[in-house]
Amino acid sequence: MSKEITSRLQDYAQWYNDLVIKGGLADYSAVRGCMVIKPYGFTLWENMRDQLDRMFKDTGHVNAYFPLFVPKSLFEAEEKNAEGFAKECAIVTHYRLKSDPDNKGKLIVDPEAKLEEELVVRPTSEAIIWSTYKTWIQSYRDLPLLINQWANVVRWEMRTRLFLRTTEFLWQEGHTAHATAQEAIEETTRMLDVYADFAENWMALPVIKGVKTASERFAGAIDTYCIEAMMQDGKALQAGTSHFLGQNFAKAFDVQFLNKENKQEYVWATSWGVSTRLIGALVMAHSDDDGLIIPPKIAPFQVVIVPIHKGEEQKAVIDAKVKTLVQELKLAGIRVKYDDNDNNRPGWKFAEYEKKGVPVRIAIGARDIENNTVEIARRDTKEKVSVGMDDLPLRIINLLQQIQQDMFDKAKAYRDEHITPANTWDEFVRLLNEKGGFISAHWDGTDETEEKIKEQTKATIRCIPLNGEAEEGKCILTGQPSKKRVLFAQAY
RNA sequence: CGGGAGGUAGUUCAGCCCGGUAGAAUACGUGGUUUGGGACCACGGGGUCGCAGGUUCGAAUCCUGUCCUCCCGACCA
Repeated sequence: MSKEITSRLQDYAQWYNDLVIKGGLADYSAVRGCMVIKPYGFTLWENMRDQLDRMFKDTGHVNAYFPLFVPKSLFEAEEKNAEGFAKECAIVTHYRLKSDPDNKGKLIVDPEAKLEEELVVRPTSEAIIWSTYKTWIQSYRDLPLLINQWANVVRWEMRTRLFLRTTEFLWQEGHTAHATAQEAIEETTRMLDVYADFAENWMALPVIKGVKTASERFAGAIDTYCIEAMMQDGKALQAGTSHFLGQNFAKAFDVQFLNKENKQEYVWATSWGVSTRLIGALVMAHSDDDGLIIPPKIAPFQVVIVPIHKGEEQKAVIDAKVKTLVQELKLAGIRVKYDDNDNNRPGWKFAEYEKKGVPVRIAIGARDIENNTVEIARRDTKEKVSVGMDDLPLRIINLLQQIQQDMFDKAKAYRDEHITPANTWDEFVRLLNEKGGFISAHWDGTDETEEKIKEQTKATIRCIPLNGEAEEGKCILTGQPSKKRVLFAQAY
């Protein structure tokens, strides 16, 4: 048991905070609701970002960058979108400070420097991007337009949590324009598939693909598709969204193209995004009371090597051996760190790297040199084995793959155990209180019922699963007929 | 915005009630002994006690004001 980390059982929220802070991912900052992403956390993000970026490019997208600021008049053009985000916008009203005449050394906002038109700090970029697309799109030959941007956005949330909900966060947002609704819908689901692929195969995070109900839909979208993940406390977390925007933004920004028949048509749009929130999902899905557990494919370090030696002579022998090993491992494409820092003893390092979630630890001491072995320890299972040094890279590659797979299987088993059908209201309430997780239940399809259920249980409809089968049933609350089960859960 | 906790060394905190030379642990630096699960000894550097007023011979401590952060809830990715 770690000396520093609160156990999940004792205080789940504190456990999460401890992991983020003490695992070295991020720090609180001087700015309310904003965090500093530390190098270890940022390397993790870079690894995730780089892989997602490859996947976007493999599906035909290119990157661009649009401004941080959105003139208010553009922001309000798409009414629903503007309304949805209005109450969480930061707004720039002035462009200059000046010395405070009454308070030496202090600055005040210069009232002379008020902007003619306020600038909204983007909470999302549809407005600025679609105002630009208007000038880029004339003909069906300009379509599809498949653009992604990596950016920061600001949403002035009332309550923030490290990674899960910060005032400023990093994300990517894809914004595409298409000639037909069909194409746009295909794009929407294609990107949902990319997200699910990434979550499952890179983050070892099993997700459920689904579509949001009207009340949970992105402001300005026709349909919002999502991937939903399950955390260890039985609460759901939305890990990514892909929106079919119809012609809403094209109409708001008057983006038309000439089709093959020489007729003007509004273009069809999608947008899709994932954010640094994924890191929160990763932390909460996999880690334990000793610290983070990071899946090998995206771990900043996949392997850490710790030397154990008595005296400088032994150290020199170990150093020489490790130097070769590191070279071999790097050549095999493994991200490896050799920690020969003399300040800390091996035991301290073991605990430290467990806290940081490094998937594999290799310990090498005099005993190993003598026997031509190393000790390999897995972070996820804590298993330790002593193995021969020969073929180490291959062995490590296989082990990393195994860990990646085992982490996914474990998370999936947990997730699957926490999808429970409920057929009566009593059962529904009892499951939510006693077990948590996703509750699969019938719903009559109305906003009112959804809202009532939320008021009474705090559970919301996370999604209507895409793979759900048609089934006649009765709404859990109203008894009205329903044709398909939906997934309820309390969510982050 | 409501409720709670808090701001003193890099970090975690004690000291405040009852005013009188700013402390501990840990981290850091140097030297030495160590190293198979969070080592130890010696010496050393480091703090305008969140900020601004006030009371007082004297304020980290008492009073007033103010700023900020974290946690819980309502809002949300």
